[in-house]
Amino acid sequence: MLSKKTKYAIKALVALGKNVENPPMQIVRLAEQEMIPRKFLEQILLDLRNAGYLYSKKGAGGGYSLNKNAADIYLTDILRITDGPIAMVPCASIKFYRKCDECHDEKTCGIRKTFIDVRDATLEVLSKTSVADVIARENLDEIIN
Amino acid sequence: MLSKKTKYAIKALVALGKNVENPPMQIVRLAEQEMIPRKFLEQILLDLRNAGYLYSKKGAGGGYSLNKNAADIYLTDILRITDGPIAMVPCASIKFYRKCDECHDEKTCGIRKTFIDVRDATLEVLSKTSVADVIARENLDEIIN
DNA sequence: ATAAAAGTCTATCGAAATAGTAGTCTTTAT
DNA sequence: ATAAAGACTACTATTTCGATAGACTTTTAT
Repeated sequence: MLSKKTKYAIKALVALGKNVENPPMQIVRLAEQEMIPRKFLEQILLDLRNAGYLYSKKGAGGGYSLNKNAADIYLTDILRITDGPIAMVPCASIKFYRKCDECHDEKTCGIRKTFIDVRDATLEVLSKTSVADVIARENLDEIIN
Repeated sequence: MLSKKTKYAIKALVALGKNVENPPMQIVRLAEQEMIPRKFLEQILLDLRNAGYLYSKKGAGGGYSLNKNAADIYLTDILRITDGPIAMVPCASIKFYRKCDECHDEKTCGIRKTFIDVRDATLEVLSKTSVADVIARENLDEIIN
């Protein structure tokens, strides 16, 4: 399961992506609009900002806006910042590899091989879905319904 | 990430699957062989047994064995018993659906749609990989190496 | 009949991770 | 100068996870 932190992060980026016409957006507004606890959101935005995905401006009239094109922010990027590994076992992780404690022989481990396949299947989706894609899917539905 | 419980469950089933020639296998032996805390393993085996995947026999000479063919036990089955949902967000889960607290409109939620795709990609692997497949992959490597 | 070898079941505990809160500091616009 | 914002750090509460404990039941061997 995604942590709430990650879900909030995605929601925030999507909201900021929809708001590109009149930035910046204040934390308080974003928190209210997306039903995210304000102080918690504050920390999350900080992380995303420090990772280079958001631009922030202090003082009156300040707030947050995207620092990259929404089409260039992939869900994998976000997950790795807020949740860490995408793989389901540490020994199958690309960016957060760790040996499994109880593993006898990683080379022949059938579990590892299977979960590398799972990881790749997951990455196939997440590394090709950008914030812009998520927004597009929502707009698509508004037109259909 | 998989819980240790799930990883232990898979390991246990794989070990029991490799042991079909001379069952049953005692918890203590299984625990030692797979480096799993004995009392923790005990609970896990109980769950798998109550779900119908294992057969157990009490008393001297008793122990555990598979209650189904290893080819008929899929990783999805195991994960759902020990970890619950396979989807990364509750609203995308097939067997453990739950509405997301902060969600405004599930019908148009782009995050949900994306994570339904992720779920399907994951299921594509896990619902087609049985305990027998995991064992086969390990044996395959022993031959090659 | 009894002792030993197993699994069964339920309760509990401690540590770590997650979710959220509080408060002080800094920057900027007016 | 002041108000409106974000930056930063520390802390707290809650939940989940991993593990342990112990008393009970069934089965086999002698």
